[in-house]
Amino acid sequence: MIFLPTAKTIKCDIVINNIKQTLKMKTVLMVAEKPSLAQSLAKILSNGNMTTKKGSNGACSIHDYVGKFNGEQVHFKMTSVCGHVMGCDFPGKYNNWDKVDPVELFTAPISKKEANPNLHMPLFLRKEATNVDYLVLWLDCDKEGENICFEVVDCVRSAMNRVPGQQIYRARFSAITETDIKHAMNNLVQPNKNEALSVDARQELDLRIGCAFTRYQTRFFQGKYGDLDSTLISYGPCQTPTLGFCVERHDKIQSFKPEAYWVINVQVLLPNGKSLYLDWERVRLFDKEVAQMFVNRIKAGEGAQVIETIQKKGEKPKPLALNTVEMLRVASSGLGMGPQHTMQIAERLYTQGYISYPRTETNSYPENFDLRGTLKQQASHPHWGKYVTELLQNGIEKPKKGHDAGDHPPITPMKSATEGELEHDSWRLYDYITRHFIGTISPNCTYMQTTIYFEIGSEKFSCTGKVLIDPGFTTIMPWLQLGEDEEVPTLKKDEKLTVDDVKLVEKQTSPPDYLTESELITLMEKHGIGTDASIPVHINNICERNYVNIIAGRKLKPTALGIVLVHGYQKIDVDLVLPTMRSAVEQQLTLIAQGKADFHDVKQHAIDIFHRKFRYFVDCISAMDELFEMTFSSLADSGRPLSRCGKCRRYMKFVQAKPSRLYCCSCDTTFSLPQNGNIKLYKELKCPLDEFELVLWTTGAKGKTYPLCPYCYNNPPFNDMRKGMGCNECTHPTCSHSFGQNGVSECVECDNGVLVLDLTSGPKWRMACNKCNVVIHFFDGATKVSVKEDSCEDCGANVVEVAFKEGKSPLPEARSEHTGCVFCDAVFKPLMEKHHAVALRRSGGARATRGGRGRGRGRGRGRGRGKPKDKMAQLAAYFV
DNA sequence: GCAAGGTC
Repeated sequence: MIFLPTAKTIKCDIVINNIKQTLKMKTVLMVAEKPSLAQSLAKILSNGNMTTKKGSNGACSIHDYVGKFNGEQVHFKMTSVCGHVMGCDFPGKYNNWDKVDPVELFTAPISKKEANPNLHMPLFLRKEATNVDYLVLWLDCDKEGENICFEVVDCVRSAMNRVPGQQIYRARFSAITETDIKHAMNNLVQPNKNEALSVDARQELDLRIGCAFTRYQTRFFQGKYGDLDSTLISYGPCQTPTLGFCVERHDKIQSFKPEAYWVINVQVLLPNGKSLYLDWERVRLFDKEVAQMFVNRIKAGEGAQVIETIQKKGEKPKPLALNTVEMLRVASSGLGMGPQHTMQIAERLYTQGYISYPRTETNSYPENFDLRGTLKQQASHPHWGKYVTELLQNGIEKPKKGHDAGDHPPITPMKSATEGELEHDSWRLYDYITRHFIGTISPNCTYMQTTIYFEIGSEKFSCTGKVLIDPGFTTIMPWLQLGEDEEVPTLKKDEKLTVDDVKLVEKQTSPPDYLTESELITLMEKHGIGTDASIPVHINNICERNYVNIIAGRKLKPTALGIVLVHGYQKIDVDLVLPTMRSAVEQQLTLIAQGKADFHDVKQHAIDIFHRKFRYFVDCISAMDELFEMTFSSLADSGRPLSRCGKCRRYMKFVQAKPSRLYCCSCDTTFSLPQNGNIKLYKELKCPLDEFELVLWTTGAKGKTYPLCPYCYNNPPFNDMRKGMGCNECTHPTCSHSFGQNGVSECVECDNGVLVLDLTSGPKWRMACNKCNVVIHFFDGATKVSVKEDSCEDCGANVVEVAFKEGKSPLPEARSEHTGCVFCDAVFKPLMEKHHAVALRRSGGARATRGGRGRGRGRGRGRGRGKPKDKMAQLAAYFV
């Protein structure tokens, strides 16, 4: 999207440029980590006197104002990035799973690429940095932010003006408050290269380790089993320990052996004739004989004697201010909403201005936070307005002091909203966030707790009751209310009561339940697995990969696949699944950040360790495979016969479980298929190239359907054709579709061949011969190329139509469309380029290939020739 | 087609 300057922004630009010209003002570019922060910072630093315009990339804004910098009047431009500008990946050739051994990924080069190509962030930054004299980096003050600082510097440095002295500065702030931000502006420092490097190291490690293990185990297990039900058997330093937690609980449940224990139920008779149940001080015993002995003692005793009554005031404390992780926990356990879903909703509420920034670790309000103002906005709310008004009248309570991570203030409502104006789940989350906020500045809940202690035959018993004094915050957070008042009788010290009933009751210990999502979040946070922003992603990953299922009550139950994976790691190398592994690596990285260790040394050391671990894992994979064998069916035992193999002519099996594929048992070969659709046999037709029976792929929603050859789909017959490419109907480059619709002419290179337009080859359009492998490239960059029914009067070839975007056309006079013959047309000819052959056009002219093109042509001529040189040459034999 | 980390 391109944002055109409005009258206001143009006016503002003119004004600023005029001022700058008159005063020869210098310009300071300032960059924050996200657009929302750029706005907050600019508002504070300009004291509200700024003008705002949209950036050229459509995502970021630029806030302009005039102020003092290093004692001189300057023009400030505050803008932002959107998180990381760059990401890292392997160069293209390493991304071919067929050609690269995963172990190479530990030594393969790594290159930087744009994190989000749609945002054109480097271009945007360079543009904004042009003619700028100084740069001030306002990235978040953590290691990632420090890393982004250098990404920004790399983009802008060459575009900036050259002025003497220091040009690049870093602002260090710990809260988004006026005091802190202005202090940071007046005390600029330098970006910390070591912290940035520690992130570079982490990125590289995660990439190498994650990709190597994921590719290896995906290939290994998918090549053997037909019912894994997951397209990807991924491994990751965060997702795998996350799965580990879920399987650990599963193992506890499985290995749990119920144990019998005994409790003594005692009932005494009160003076008013009612009965009172007492709790035994020993709670329970695992030895029946000993428990029976106590029962006998109690029975032999002379009734129950009151030892003492203790009354004390109890408090249930109000909650801490809300941060992301706590919000995710409560949303999961209280609202039944998954973390990913919750974050999506929270982000929408934030962009609509209903709540503050939802990604924060901080659960303590900054000193100057306007608690009353925020509360006042809720004073006339239909659900809690009355409570809020009373709270404002009685005076708000001081909130509890939590942890200030220096990122963003806690999550609070920003304006009042009613149930009607929000969607169902948005309302439920807003309702919770607002009630939580009100709760944090409400009084604690107080109650009176009375405990009466008894002695019966030397055994001690008690009875406890709670009576509410002030519900405090639980009025607004009713799900945290105390239970019903439990009155206890008034009894005097030494008073004696008759023992009404003594029973020995046998019970059994019960197993723990599956981990709740909320408990998992707590465990991840405790072990430093992921961050507030990435925890939902990791949980989502292990669900999507079919390692765990979410069951009732948002509990995580591992699947057979999840269980064998974790047990397999435990057998081969337990480090691979231990949560401590991540923190151990983080510790090493911290040494880089602190400047105590060399970046290359630490990084290489960690890579070497995981390189060795990887090789050991590969050597020992049979140990994990033993578990897979016990749990899953081999490919040979999976699926149902569907279509015939072109090599052995036997039926191949269609394996439906993800990823669906065809498997030939006798050739022991797997053929992948397009996913997310239905596959059935296609009219028992055979591929002309390889005799494999064609299958028909149909997708549900739009009802798209096309036939394909299982062999050609996996082994593209053209040298430079990508896997899965071909005719847009059936992915087969020389199928009957192509002949019917896209045959252009007889081949210019060989006898009997037909040049076929490859409809998927745009924007580098090409034709290819279905026989001799000649490939003709033409019209680089055309938006559309199609074959018409008309034929050229000179040579008989079909007429081709081509279209270019306006301004991108290489056609004469920059026409955007042209129709003509690719062989005879003076316009087309210069735009063609041929591979694998010398002559552009066969002498004697080519004939048009009309109706039933190719099908009957060459019948008999191809037969009896010598052994075909390559696959393409086999066409003559099959086109009969 | 792969990781984890930012963010939209």
